[in-house]
Amino acid sequence: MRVRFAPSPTGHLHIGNVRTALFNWLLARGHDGTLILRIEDTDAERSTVESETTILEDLKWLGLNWDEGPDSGGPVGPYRQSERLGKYQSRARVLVEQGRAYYCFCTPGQLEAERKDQLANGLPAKYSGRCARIDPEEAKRRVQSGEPAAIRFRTPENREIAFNDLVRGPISFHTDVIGDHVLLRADASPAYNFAVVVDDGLMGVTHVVRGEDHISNTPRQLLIYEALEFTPPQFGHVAMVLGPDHTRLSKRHGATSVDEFREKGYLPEALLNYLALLSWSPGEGQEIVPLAEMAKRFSLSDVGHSASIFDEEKLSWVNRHYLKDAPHDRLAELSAPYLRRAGYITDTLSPQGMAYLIALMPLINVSVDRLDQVSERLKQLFEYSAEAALKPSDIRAEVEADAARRVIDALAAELEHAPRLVDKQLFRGLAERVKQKSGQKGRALFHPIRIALTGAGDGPELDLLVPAMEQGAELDTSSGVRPMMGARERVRGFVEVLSQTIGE
RNA sequence: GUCCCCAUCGUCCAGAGGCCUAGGACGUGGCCCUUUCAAGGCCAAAACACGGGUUCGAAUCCCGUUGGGGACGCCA
Repeated sequence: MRVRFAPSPTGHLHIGNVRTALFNWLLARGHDGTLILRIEDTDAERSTVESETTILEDLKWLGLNWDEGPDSGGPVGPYRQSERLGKYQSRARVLVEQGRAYYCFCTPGQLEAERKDQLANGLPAKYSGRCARIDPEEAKRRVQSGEPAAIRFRTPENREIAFNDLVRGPISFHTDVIGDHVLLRADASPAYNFAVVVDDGLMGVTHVVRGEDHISNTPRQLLIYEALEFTPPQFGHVAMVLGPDHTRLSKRHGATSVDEFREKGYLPEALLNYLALLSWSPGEGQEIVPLAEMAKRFSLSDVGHSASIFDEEKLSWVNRHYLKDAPHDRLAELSAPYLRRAGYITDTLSPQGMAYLIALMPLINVSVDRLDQVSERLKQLFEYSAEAALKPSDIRAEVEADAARRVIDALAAELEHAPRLVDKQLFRGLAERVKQKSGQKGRALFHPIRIALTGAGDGPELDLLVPAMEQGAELDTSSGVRPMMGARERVRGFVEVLSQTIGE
């Protein structure tokens, strides 16, 4: 089995294309097959090398590896269409000589006008076939005299072209609705339908898995396979991925390209797992299934026929699962850029700084959907000011009440001679003593403590947060972690500000 | 306009003639847990587009209607 993924380097890697890349990957990996990566850059206007580079990087980031491609090479290269022009040109010429194709001298303007006319008159929009009737000898003379000409395929009349689609079953078209399409443009570059056939044929591709939008290209391509005397591959067309408004997923729906999802803090395995779930199910009611396992279960005949809508909420849910299971050192590594952006860490972390970061991960990995939320979740650690904490009137009112004051005074007193509360037990022990001293319990006990320590009414569990701030306070500046206040300093300042203003 | 594809909860999937009083997941609502938020646990509301056939029996098969999507380019 030989399959391929063939992006054109005209922009970022779109999420819909990732899904077809994934299906090809699953198919190849599940059948001991070969995955080919081919760059379809025949449109010189829109193709860029940067775009090719980022597409390759995105695929690597996703973990969708290929066996033959423009970077790694292979037996049937080159793997960039722009480097295969001779192959298309020679074959197109043969087709002209055989009478299966002909030169077309029509101008773009002419064609455009005809098309509009046909559409307006309720006719199928297809090429009129004007140049098909030009005498081949005359056409040859005109071409030799330098007149620009494209080469068009002579679509056979009155035939039924049928194929058995691997995902949707039998599909057929009548050739009457297929126009004579361009094989080679006037500038001698190949048009899509021709280049694909020449390449897939020459590269020995056995299974073509692509988007539903190519379904009507299939009969044209089948005709070319026939003319070129190649054995056609099997085709499988997977349905589209749409936005919530049922239109093609595009920028106005939000993120659509791989790099945007990476930037938002989605894990590659989560993205792929979610994408596989669109129009396919691993079975047994399972949804979170690792890629390797999916490859074992994947089958094109199980892929759904109808378009699916991209739902970022469900993606988030999948991502959370993978975040939960990810090793803390990897999570710390991945979180670092976000924390850096927030100014919480510097460019270089010392080993101690890194160890601290890793120790912070239990605070975020079960409660965050995406990595771009970590700095917000950790904000209370790095940002604290007693003045700011006491600013909101509701907080102020709560904390000025007698019961709350008793809690805070007890807390301050205990903290003064307590060791750093570097672990859960130490904090609990201290909370217990504050409880006895103040006579408060439950929320009445913990809420004032939380406010005094973080300045906020909610946030991560104090059990985890307090040890984290205490450990952080002991770090020296060479660690690369922004200096933060420990519990004692926070409460001391808090009490000071509180008593300063209370008598006024 | 012509051709092609598609049609189960708001969304993603399960269902390949009787197992369906249509199952799971996301989301939504409620309850529980709890030192708050989140996470987690439990419960609930929520769908076979419509109309004809075929059959003892249809979400499942056939036809039509409607709706959605795609293609019709010297883009891919």
